Amino acid sequence: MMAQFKPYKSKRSFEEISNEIKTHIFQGLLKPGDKLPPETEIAHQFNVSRQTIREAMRILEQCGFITIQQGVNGGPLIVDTILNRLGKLFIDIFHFKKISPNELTEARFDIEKVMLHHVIDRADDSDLEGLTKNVRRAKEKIKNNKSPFGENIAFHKLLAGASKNYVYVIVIEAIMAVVSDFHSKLEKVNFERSRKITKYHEDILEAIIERNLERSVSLFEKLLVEVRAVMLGQ
Amino acid sequence: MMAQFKPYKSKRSFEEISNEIKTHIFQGLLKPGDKLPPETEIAHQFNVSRQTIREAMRILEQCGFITIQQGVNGGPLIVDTILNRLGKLFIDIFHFKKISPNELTEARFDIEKVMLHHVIDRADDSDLEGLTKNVRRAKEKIKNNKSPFGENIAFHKLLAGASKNYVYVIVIEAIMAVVSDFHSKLEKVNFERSRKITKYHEDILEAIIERNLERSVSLFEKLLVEVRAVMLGQ
DNA sequence: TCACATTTGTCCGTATGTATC
DNA sequence: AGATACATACGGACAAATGTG
Repeated sequence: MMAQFKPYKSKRSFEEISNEIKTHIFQGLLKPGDKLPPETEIAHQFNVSRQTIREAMRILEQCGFITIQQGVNGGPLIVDTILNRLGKLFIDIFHFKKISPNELTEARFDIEKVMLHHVIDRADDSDLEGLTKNVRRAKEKIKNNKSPFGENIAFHKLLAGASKNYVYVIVIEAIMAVVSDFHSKLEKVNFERSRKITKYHEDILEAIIERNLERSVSLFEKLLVEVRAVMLGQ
Repeated sequence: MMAQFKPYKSKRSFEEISNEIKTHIFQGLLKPGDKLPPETEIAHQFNVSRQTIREAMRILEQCGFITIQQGVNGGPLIVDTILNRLGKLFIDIFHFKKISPNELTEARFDIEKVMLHHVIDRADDSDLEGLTKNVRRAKEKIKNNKSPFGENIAFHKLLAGASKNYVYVIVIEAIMAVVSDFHSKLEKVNFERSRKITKYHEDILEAIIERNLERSVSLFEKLLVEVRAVMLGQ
């Protein structure tokens, strides 16, 4: 049987238009910070109706390439919130597929532990400084009896950056979005556990500064125990 | 300074409507295979205009929750193409962030190697059967002088399934989408390398059946060399 | 503070294309 | 082949938001 050539699906103008604009972004002709003309103007340029443009905007918005503001000087603005969108999609997937906290935690730490190899090899002074500041801020929050949750999440994103492999940045960003979403639905957050987690972060950072892979991985194992408990609401 | 409370952004009806429908899907009130009423009917039910519904549909489409068909008995259909959408978004990210094939390959094999631990532990007969069939199909294609590329990609997705951790399924699905996209833009595919890759897959499968972690990981290292070469267009 | 201009958000009516029966 | 049902697309209108003078 011959290959079936599908009609490339897109007979839909709004799809072609959103793809066109995407291409412009990929080629750097449109950069974050640039403004698109108002809907009516875009519609005029593409010679389509405003409705068609609006549907194209919905797609670009959903991809994280534009935000839209009303009013004078408003209109579509090119932005880079694509990792944000990825996080949202991950959250959707986890809801839809009903993935357990245990699965998430297992895979997360698996991945972070192999990532740690690269961090130990490649973290530079700027990375270490960022991590140090992160831990300091977390400890201050604890002193003030506030939850260091935001900082604890950020710690792992900073680690991903220090791996110098952007794929890890993407994957960890997505996973951490799910972790955050999960936590936001927990009734109580055990403060003592949060304190312990920050303490482990401090120790892990120390091990990284010493370029001590073995110790950092072993500390990660201990961290895993705490995080797993938190994820189970204990 | 007091905390700034943003107006939760969504005063936009199409957003609220798409969220409403999403919630129905998450709660299982709408399942893949179910059909939504036509636009006019949905518009009537929500008491909004058709344009508003159309924009909500664009969002749901982009999330991978619905497809839309024209014609009699057409309309919005609940589907589960969310992993597909994730792959597309990953491809966008890789284009946008201009991530190198080397980064992708490094992280990919890091992750697959730790995943392999779980595969060795947890793969059941059905998994092994699926993998066996996959390798058989790939070898047949090679015999017929066809590229086994599709099967080679599928091999890794099957491995992810055999890890019994759905997080790996998601991550590998996303990564493989990027790999496929990358390959589709390569001019020539070195047939000899494809043959070697399939051969390694066969050996890896054998090692998994023997529950031989060490051997399977070491074979993965060799596979990495071949894949890296392909990714560099060599 | 108060208009005013700009731009998105939303509505209605209508016409056209497309797939199914 | 023709009728039906649905999405796609157009044009015009008004409301709501937002920055400017």
